[in-house]
Parts: sequence; C-alpha cells; structure tokens
Amino acid sequence: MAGRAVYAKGIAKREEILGAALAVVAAQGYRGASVRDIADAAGLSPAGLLHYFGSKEELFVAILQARDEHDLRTYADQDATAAFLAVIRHNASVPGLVQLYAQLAAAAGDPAHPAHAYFRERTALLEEPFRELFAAAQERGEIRDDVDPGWIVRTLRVLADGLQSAWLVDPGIDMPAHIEQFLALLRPLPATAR
Amino acid sequence: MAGRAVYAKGIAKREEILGAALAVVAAQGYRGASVRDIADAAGLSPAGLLHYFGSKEELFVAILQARDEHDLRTYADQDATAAFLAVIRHNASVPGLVQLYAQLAAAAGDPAHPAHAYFRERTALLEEPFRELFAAAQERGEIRDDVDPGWIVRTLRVLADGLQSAWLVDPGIDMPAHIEQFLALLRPLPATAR
DNA sequence: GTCTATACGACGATAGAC
DNA sequence: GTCTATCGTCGTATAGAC
Repeated sequence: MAGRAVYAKGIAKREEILGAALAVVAAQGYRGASVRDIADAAGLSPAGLLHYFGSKEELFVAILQARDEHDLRTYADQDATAAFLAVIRHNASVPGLVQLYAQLAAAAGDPAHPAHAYFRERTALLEEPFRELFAAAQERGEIRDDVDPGWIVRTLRVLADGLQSAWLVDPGIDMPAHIEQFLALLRPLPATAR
Repeated sequence: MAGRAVYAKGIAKREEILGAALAVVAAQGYRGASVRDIADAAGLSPAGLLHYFGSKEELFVAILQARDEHDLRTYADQDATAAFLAVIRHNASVPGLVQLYAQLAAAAGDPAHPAHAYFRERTALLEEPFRELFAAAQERGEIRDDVDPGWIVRTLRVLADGLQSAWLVDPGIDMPAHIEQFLALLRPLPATAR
C-alpha cells in the first residue's frame, strides 16, 4: 500500500532526525544545538524538521522518549535494580544525552514546557513497579523495613538525576558506585554486629 | 569622596538589578525572563544592564552568588545540618529562585558556561567543612561509621539538588522531610533492636 | 505527507555617542 | 554610567511545490 510506504518513510526520517539531533548536542553541547544545525545534520531545512516535531522543545523530549523505549527493550529481562544500575552505567558513555536530560529535567519545572508532562508521566509510570518491588524485598527481609518504599524509590530517582548533573560538572564521580553505596545502606544490619 | 559615592551607587544599582531579575524570573519563569524584561523592571536599558553584568548568564550566576552570601550571613550561627535543612525549608517559599538554581545547575555541565566555574568552586568550598563535621559525628558514634563522610556529603548535596528539581515538577514533595529521612538512615541501629 | 523558500519578531550582545 | 542604534542569530509561522 502506498500509504504504508509513505508512513514508513516518515518513521525512518523521524529517527534519522533524532539521531542527528543527539549527535549535534554531543558535539556542540545543548546550548550550541540550534534547529538550523540539527536540520543541516539531518539533511533537511529547519521547516522540514519542524514538520515532524512541531518545535525544538518537542524534538528534545522525543529524544528522551526514544531513549526510554530503547532502555525498556534492552533491559526488560533483567532484575529491576540491576537494570537501573546498567542504565546509569551506560549513561556515563553518552554525556550528550545526559546533558540533554539534565537540561530538560530542569526545564520541566515550567508547566508550559513540553518536558513537564513528559517527566510527570514518566515518573508516575516508573515509580509504581519499583515501589512494589522494594515492598516485596522488605517482606523477604532483604532490606530494612523501617523505611517507606515510596521514599526509597523517590530517593533513587532524585539521586540518579542529581548525580548525573553533578557528573557533568565533575566527570570524576563514579555514579554506579555511588548508587550502590545507597542500596547498601538499605540492607538490615547483621544481627551479629556490635 | 566623590569616588566612594559613585562606587556605592554602582553597588546599589547592581543589587537593584539582581532583585528585579529575580522578580521577573519568579513572575514569568526562567524561560520568559529576557534581558529586556529585566532591564525594564530595573528601570534601565538592556545595554545599561549589561554594563554591570557582562552577559545574561553572568547576571543569573550573580543572583545565586548573592543568595549564597545571604544564606551564609543568615545561618552562620546554627548547627550545619540545621542550617542545611533551614535553607531547604526556605527554598520552598521561593520557587523562582529554585527554578533559576536548577536551570543553572544543569547548564553548568557545559564548561564554557559561567555557571560551570561557579558550581565547581561552590561545591569544593561547601563540601569540605561538612565532611569534617560528619567525620566528627562518626567518632562520637552519632552516625554509622561504615559510610564514607565524603559519600554522605555528596549524597546530601546531590539529593538536595535533585529534590528541588523534582519539587518544581511536583510541589507536593516535602523536601525537608525527605532529607531528614535520609539523615535518619545514617544513625546506627540501637543495640537492643531485633 | 514531505519538504523548501522566505519572512518575521524577539533575542543577546556590541559600538559608539553623550 | 547610560543611552540609542544596530547587528547577527535564534525559533518558527506561512505559502506553496512536489
């Protein structure tokens, strides 16, 4: 069918633009990534680019959404905390993406910014299964039962986000090790200690 | 002396501009705060404003510096963790300032951005005394001695920064309570438990 | 649906007069 | 120290070609 072929081409072009945008951000930083630059890198006019994404801000949000979908596919079979750590570990190899994420996470404070709705949904969707997971781990006695699972999940998220911003400023920070230290703090003290 | 009067006027005008800039950010958000808007609010032309601060980015960094100095004066006499919590508590009443801080903390990932140097210095200066403080608390047995004081301090900073970004997206978050829960986790388990 | 060319208003910043 | 005038760049709306 002709309609399907055209549609498929649109999908492919969209992904090509997302890749070009990420490359420009990685090469020139978030500040230096103009719509014109990204359009050039994708072999398109600025107006052609905006035909797909509506605005620069929506384009950037679409990059994060594509990353989420990729991570979900890649780490779906693993244990949740292992997957979480794997994502953090992988992020240290894509500073451009981390910079984009940090910028949009800050911009999301403005309710009128497209990133606002994205982060609200993402947070709600991501936190729920993790909460149940930690509650189950508490019942198994694997982690302290005197802390609210909701607090644990929120802390992990906020810690990971803050760590990534801090890592951009000081790449010497070992993000996975930092997170693991926090997880270690949640384990109940052995009865034989002290 | 004439020289002194002129200098004093420059200082006063600088602070007036800082106040106007913060008011504009609070009213219109970080995105909506243009140099022209801020200059209007301060009763100045855009060029007149930039005479004092060089660039928009430096102006915003100057706001954070002024806040730091104010906080230092206000909470210097208190216990360090009490002061830390007091700042966090106060921040919940100035969302414009928090938004500005979150945006610049993300922008600091770019080494060419004025916020980069600011955050590097601030972090180094702030973390050192806190590290010694927690090390001392460990020797007194007030907090667990199996965690690195450097890790604690970095976690507190990163947690506070991340929490503020998250709070902008979801103002329902109780930032001080969240931090206090973390501090509670650092206390050694009582010997009588279990 | 896909895309280009053109144009517009707002932006941050600079030069130079006063 | 502060202005006006102006510059180049930005994001993006519009009109219309294919």
